[in-house]
Amino acid sequence: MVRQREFDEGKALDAAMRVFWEKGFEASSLNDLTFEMGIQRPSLYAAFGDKKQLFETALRKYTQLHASDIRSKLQKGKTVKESFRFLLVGIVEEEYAIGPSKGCFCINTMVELAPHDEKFEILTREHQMYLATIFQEKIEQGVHSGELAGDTNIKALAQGLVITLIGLTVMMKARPERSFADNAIQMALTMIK
Amino acid sequence: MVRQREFDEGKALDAAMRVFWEKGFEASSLNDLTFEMGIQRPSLYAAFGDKKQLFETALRKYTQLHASDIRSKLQKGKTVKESFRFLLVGIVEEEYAIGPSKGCFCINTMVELAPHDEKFEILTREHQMYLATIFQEKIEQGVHSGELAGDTNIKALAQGLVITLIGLTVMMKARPERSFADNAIQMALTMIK
DNA sequence: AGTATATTATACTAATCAGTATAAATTAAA
DNA sequence: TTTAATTTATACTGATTAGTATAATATACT
Repeated sequence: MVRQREFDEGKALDAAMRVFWEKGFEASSLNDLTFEMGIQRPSLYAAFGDKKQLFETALRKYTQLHASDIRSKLQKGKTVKESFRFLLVGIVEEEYAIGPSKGCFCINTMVELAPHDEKFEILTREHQMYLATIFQEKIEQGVHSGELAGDTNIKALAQGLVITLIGLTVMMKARPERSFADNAIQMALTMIK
Repeated sequence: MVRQREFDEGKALDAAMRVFWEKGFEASSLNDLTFEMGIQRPSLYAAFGDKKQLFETALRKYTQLHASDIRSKLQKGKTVKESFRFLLVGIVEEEYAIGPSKGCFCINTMVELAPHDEKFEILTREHQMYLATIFQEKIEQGVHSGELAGDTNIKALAQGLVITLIGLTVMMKARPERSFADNAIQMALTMIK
């Protein structure tokens, strides 16, 4: 055995993730990918398979990072309600920050590929359901601590908040006035009581 | 002057709208378009300009149809709350009906093009804002009739419901269990009181 | 009927696409 | 140092892309 791989597979995958995240599957060319990944075409195929396999690998990495990101962001509030407020406001502020927003790679994929490719329908659905369970755990904390009403429909509330998160993320791509996002968040938080 | 156009421009545009709606901008080829529109390539360019201009024309037509569709669907309930329930449940049921769902052409465009093309950022934002004003009018009816609380933040509620509509529409592309959608709708409707 | 004009259909362009064959370069083991 | 194995880089493939030039066709007006 000889000649170790010259490039860092993890970093190359991160670069591919960013390209697909920003441009989507169709609009990302192999030239875009190899350029950003800093590797040649045959190296890409040897390490990651074809374009769609690379996309899937990149998306799977994204969903893992995204889930843990959501998890940690939900720890930032003193109360459950405040935690969700921080999470949603954070989405909005990221989008108004410098540069064009990429939104959420998983949501982008739900729109572009899920309707035409069952594999991505399943992968994206399962990620959203996983986010719902993360939300659910947080809400349970609030119910047990007495912050939230004992008759709270925990699962329904979690799923409702996932829909809010998706809707807000997509709406931000059209860069609405700040008040639009703030109002929507304010109303969504009234679901928590 | 001579030789009238052989094809119906309106029907050709409808066909183009369906293609772009289903596949998005990048994944729709001129062969797809001319085939579905039933016209030849030069006829398309003569009548609608290039691919992007055709896309924009198709999207503008869609937003008009969509707005009036939403308007009429909001008339179906006895109360304001019931009207919004019907609207949201209708979205869900359309997606579970036969065939793969296309979702909303405008939302698809928000995800695919708005972040990279200011024209579509504006066009899609304005459509969502227009939907919010339609919602607002409906909510005002409820406040005036006494169905809804007098201190209802009408604009915020309307914008919150737009976010719910977007989130639900996108989530349906991943075909979640029916209960997911139903729960989310149930929670969203608690914003109306 | 003849002519001018607009719309068709065919066929082409140059560029780009995803994917691969080939060969040079590199390195660990013998 | 030689050999074998693996990854590089270059260059190519055939297909497809958006867009257009050309020529045939059809029609309203003179």
